[in-house]
Amino acid sequence: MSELVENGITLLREKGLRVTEQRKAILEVLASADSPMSAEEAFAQLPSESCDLVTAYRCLEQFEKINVVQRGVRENGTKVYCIGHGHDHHHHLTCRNCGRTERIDLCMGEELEETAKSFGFVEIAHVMEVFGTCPSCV
Amino acid sequence: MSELVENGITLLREKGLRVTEQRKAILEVLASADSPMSAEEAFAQLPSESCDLVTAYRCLEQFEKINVVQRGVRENGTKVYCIGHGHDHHHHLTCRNCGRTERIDLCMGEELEETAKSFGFVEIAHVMEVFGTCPSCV
DNA sequence: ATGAGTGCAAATAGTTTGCAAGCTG
DNA sequence: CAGCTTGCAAACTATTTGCACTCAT
Repeated sequence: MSELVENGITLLREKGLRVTEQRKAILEVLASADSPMSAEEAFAQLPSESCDLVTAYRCLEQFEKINVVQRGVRENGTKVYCIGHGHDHHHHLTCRNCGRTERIDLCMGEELEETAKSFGFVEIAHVMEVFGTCPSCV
Repeated sequence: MSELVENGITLLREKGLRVTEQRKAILEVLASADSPMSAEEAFAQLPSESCDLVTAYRCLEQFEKINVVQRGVRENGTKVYCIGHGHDHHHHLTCRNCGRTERIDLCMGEELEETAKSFGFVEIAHVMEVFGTCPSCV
């Protein structure tokens, strides 16, 4: 079991959430993925019938609340999740044709936080996704 | 009629798209809004029955293609549009409770473009939305 | 007049909710 | 064994599509 999964499980325990087979399976899928995936995509990768699609949605929602996963949005509005958030905040560059994804470490989180706070806003979060057409799809 | 609307109309003509009452009405609504709005929200602001909701969706899609409007995504995935893009690229800070919106001029578009190009990607676009809880909603 | 644009109905995609039954701590 | 979780069905929200009709150019 990958370290990412173990960290996730630990966090679940710490937050008083239960560790079920379904949750472990979903964490495994996220851990082995190399790009953010939607609830449906994660579900599709699960060992046959590990759990219901609805459960996948519910688990991802919980995971996000306790920061086990980070949530993003695709160009079309679909929500996507990737494991390992925490101190590893980053973004993605996605090919709008084939879906190929590259990690981007650029982030202006601090500046945004500062600006938002100057407006009196708190609990700042941001979503950023970069899209383009990759070399193989041009 | 606001300048923003006139610009939009001009662009429609230039691109060979037709200028209809519905399109003008939608542009008017966008021009009078002070924050990005979804297709449904724009539709709700239209003078009673100016057009169908489907038409609003279709027009906004066209507007985006010719850059008359800029598209963003809400935290929940809803697509939102605001007029006046062009050389006026910017982002928004939105209160996740009351929807209050502030304009943010921070943007790392160039760095993103550069990074994306180093991966061989072209036609780079990005979506960024900042969320928080505003002073009145804390 | 001709094809872009529109309205209406219906289909989709993605996600959420209600409720009874099951499993974790 | 209490109540968090799950599964199944069904509701929902946001958006898209098919098709005949209309209107801008």
